[in-house]
Amino acid sequence: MNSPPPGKEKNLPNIYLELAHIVESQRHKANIRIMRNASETEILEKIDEKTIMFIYIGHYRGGGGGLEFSDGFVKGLVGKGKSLEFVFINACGSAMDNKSACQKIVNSYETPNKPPTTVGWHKQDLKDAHAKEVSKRIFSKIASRMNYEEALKEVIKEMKTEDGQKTERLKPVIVEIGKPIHSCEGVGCVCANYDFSQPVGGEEEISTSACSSANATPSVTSASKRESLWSNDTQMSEIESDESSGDESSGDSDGEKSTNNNNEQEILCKKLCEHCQVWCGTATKTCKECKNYPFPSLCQDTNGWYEWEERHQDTDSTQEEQTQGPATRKRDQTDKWGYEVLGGGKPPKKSMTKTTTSCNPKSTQKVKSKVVTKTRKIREPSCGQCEPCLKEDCGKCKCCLDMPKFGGPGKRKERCIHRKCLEKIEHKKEEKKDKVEKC
DNA sequence: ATCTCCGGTCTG
DNA sequence: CAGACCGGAGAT
Ligand SMILES: [Zn+2]
Ligand SMILES: [Zn+2]
Repeated sequence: MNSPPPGKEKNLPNIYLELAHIVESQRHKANIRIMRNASETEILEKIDEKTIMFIYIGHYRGGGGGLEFSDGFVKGLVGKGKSLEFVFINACGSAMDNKSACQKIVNSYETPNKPPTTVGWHKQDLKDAHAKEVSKRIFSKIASRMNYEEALKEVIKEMKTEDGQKTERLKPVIVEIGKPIHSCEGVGCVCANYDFSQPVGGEEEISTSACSSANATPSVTSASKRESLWSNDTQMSEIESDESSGDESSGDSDGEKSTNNNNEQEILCKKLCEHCQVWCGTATKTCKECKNYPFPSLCQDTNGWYEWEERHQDTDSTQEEQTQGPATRKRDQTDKWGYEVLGGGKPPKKSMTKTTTSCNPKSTQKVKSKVVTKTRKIREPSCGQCEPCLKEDCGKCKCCLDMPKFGGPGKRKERCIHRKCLEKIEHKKEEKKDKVEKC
């Protein structure tokens, strides 16, 4: 409750940085609404057919005002958010299994409707700093005009792979790949459920190297675990003023952007919350005049809602912009990437279809008729660290003997029974217990 | 492309 | 339910 008054903070808390990236990513596309510590009901009130993106940042279930992602909420989100293209539930365990938020959302789409690109986390004890880093990378790629899928895959690719299993668990989980589009109109809804009352610069803070340290604050930053996880150089936590790829042909005239391409694109937007009026500067840089970051620290009056709208001026004004419309602005009205209900089209990866009529998978004839789509459980890789995981194939057990490398027919396709991961077994047990408990 | 092996489904 | 089977995800 004792947050510094708006206008006082020099240090941008991480959560704001993350939000800043989100906003930046949509500069030419959606308008952004940011909600803070909202309940499911409050969020639903803000979701409508113009909502193309839903981002949740914070806890998932339990503690600290985390969202529950109750069935009702999910149903509402899917029902009201008819135009959703991208959903990112940036919360621990949000994409762990079929009961997790992401899967629930994806599974709530009935067949003719295609779920949005949906991403979350398998890992349950995710470090905030890591989640933010990933988020920032994703959105900065989106800002550089990648579509959602590309951005996600690109970020995942950037994570080192050498460390095998370990890194695997730190990757965001793409639960669904939706349409490869990026509308230029719509509203992105962002809900951050966080303890915003922490001192600025607090949180566990990613160690943002040099920057920001201006007026310090304790900000102890757990610098210890520096070992970067990212294959390409440093963490990017602080915002690069523009994208590495840089493209952004100079011709891209923006409203009133200053010509100096260096450091000078501040003041793109002045309007924000009409009550607190603190928004100024770009989303990622302090305002030249007041030295604030664009996100005000609090707004009691609007229940935490900030809106940034009317940014693209397609509606009127002399149109010059469609000359070389950016690649992202196509919306394919033929809608032809969608998958058929079992006809020619290929169903999207990650989802399997299941006939409701007699199940006879062996039979060649495809059963026409209604199908239910359902996401497959996310593959949980073995931990690679427990004792069995570290063993070699014994060469004697049923599974080993089945393996081609031991001269077997390869029918079982299973791991050596002496190498079954203990951690996974544990998880499985828990899952089972859960299920029993549930009913 | 090939290889490993997860996790869903079927069978007994 | 356990075990066999196997599509196919994910790593390489
Ligand atoms: Zn074995
Ligand atoms: Zn293991």
